[in-house]
Amino acid sequence: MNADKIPDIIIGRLPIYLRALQRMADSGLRTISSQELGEMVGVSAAQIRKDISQFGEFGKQGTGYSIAYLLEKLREILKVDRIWNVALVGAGDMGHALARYQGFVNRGFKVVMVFDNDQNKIGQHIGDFIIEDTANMIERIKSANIKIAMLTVPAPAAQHIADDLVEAGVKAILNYAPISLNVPKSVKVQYIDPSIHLQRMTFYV
Amino acid sequence: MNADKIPDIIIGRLPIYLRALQRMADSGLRTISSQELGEMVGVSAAQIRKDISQFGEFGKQGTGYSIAYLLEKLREILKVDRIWNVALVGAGDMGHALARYQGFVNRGFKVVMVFDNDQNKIGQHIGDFIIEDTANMIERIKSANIKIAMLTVPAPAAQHIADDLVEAGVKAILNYAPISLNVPKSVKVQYIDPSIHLQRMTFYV
DNA sequence: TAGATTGTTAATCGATTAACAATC
DNA sequence: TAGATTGTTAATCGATTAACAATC
Repeated sequence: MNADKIPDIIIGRLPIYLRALQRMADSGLRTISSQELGEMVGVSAAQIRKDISQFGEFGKQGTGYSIAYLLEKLREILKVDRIWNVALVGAGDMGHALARYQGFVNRGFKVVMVFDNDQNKIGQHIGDFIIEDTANMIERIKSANIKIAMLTVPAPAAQHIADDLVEAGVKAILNYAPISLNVPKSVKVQYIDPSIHLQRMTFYV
Repeated sequence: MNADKIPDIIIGRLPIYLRALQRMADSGLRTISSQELGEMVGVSAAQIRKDISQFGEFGKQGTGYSIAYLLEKLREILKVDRIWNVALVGAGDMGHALARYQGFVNRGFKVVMVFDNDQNKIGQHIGDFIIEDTANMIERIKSANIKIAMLTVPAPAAQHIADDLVEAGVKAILNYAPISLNVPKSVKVQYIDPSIHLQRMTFYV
């Protein structure tokens, strides 16, 4: 498998498959066919098979896929067969929710530091952390060798913080600020903006 | 323009354009070319023009697009030239953050009711609201004629609540629960799951 | 063995890009 | 008028689907 050749749109579906398989494993199931998995996540069986076959032959004719084995392989492919330390920037309501979110650790992530530039917040507790000063952010992220950050600052501050994150060596940013970020091609950004998601649906309502 | 003929992928980009234009209008700009808008949001100029031209001729050769006019048209197309009332189900950390979020109202949305099934939470305040019992949810949503809901309940409860929302007449669900929902084709779902978004990036890190 | 389901190929379908006449 | 930029066409590129031999 060559990372450069795998279409981004396929990589985007793998976490969905992974999540569904994780739930099935939890409920005690052992094997699943492309047909069944497809129905569960709303994708055609042919596409499931094509996507998975990019990375190897993980299924068995007549039987389908071993859930445990496919889980293991997908975790390897997506590199979530480990725990990634994550820095959180912005200790507002959304930052608080993410700092306390229980859904990261069994999916491969762990928030390990939280930053804000508000002097009233710095030093306060948030989840298990103490809010740190963004003034020290670059240094702290560099020395902890953190590659992933979540951004929950107001829009006007987001680009500047993103620049700092890039300088600190961060390679993946989950951006909650309602603005498109400008980063080098080597840095990935994913966007979460509830208004954007809602506006994608009102057209059809 | 015929809604049935517009590809979903184009509709998905319009809110991004809208958000960028809104920022530009706020900063006092008057006109913009497809080239400039494209650079801002990371899309080719040809695609910007093609996307917009699905809905009419809104630009001027030699000049580009009037920002105010394009804003107006995009809001019309996406039906966010009004305020949509939104129901929020699940008063956990994420529900609190969304109930207090300031970024909805100038984007076309307003949270107007919040539900939870926890007897300790029901009756308590959250933002400007009092948390209501999910037992009354279907009736309340129906009589308020609400078409949009946000779901921030734990995964095991999500499908059941989604069924209730559909029964109440909701046509668009923004789902924060980490699970794929099964709903009729006439109902739209958008998914926000931070772990999924992070897992789309680790492959490349 | 018979039935089921994969992995893969070829065909179809859809989206993006390049290019340019029209025109502001 | 000269320069700039749209809207649109045709060409290219990429993704999805259908179908089936291979095989568990």
